Amino acid sequence: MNINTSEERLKARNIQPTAMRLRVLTYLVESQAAISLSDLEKKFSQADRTTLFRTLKTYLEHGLVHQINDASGTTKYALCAENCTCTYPDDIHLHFYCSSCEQTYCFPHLGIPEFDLPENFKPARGNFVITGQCSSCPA
Amino acid sequence: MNINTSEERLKARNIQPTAMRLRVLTYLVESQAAISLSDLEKKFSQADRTTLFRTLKTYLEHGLVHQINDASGTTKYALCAENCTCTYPDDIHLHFYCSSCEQTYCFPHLGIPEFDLPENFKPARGNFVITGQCSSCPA
DNA sequence: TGATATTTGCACTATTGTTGCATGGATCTG
DNA sequence: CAGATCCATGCAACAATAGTGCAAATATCA
Repeated sequence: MNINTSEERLKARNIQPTAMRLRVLTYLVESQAAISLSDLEKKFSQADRTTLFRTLKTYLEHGLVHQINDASGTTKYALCAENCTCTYPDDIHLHFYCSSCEQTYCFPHLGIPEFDLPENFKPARGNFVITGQCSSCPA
Repeated sequence: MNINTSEERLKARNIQPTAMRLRVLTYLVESQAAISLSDLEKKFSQADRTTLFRTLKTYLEHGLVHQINDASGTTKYALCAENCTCTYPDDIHLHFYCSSCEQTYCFPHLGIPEFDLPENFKPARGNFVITGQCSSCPA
């Protein structure tokens, strides 16, 4: 199955495709970087903050996006791959946070190795971010 | 050189060892887990929030502690090793955030591999956290 | 169509992170 | 030791982020 439209993409995750949700999803698709709630607020200034907040929460709960906690301190969100379950180690990848332009990139091709955790530590999810300077920012 | 007392530990990082800073450092040494600003507030309720905030900031700037952004969303801090410079990849290690008890553990023995970043992405620091359930929390 | 469930918007509240300024104590210099 | 200077602390704000309760609007279902 190949998901072409945003509407199908939401339905596949059991999320009702409302107008607002479709627009937020389109924005996520278009964005190269992970976005924060305040990014959404700026983009959709006509919409209510709460709606955007809950849209992201819904996406998160249904596994449409994953959450990234970078050095900026504010939570960011990025689209998951089609069949992603956001579980460590298989579905987790590396992120890069540029401290100059404050963009957060997804590197889906850079997976995470399996760490040898101490006994009885049960992993479920992962948050892996390298901070530095991205290729668009001058040294 | 072996740093025995908290006072020597602060001086080695060029931090004036005031009474408050010594007490915060002692608390950090005693804590097994990484702590947040609000943890400090609870522990030192007589002190001003700002002082505690700036104490952590000073520690961070002088490389005495490193910053961890886990899935809790709030920034946490943990003591660095003696000669740590907090730079990726050498001085970065894995952390574990327990979503049940909300404790954040340092695993200094679990280092971070060097990732093959895209061209002109210059790494400086790293934030690596696995979320799950710790050995103290029942399944 | 009417009943029901879900989504959205508004009004708050809480928490975290942060700054400016005044005070007080430590340190330095003559 | 006196005076000047520097730094740490405390107080009072403020800003941004995160989250909740409720009522109105909208969609869905029988």
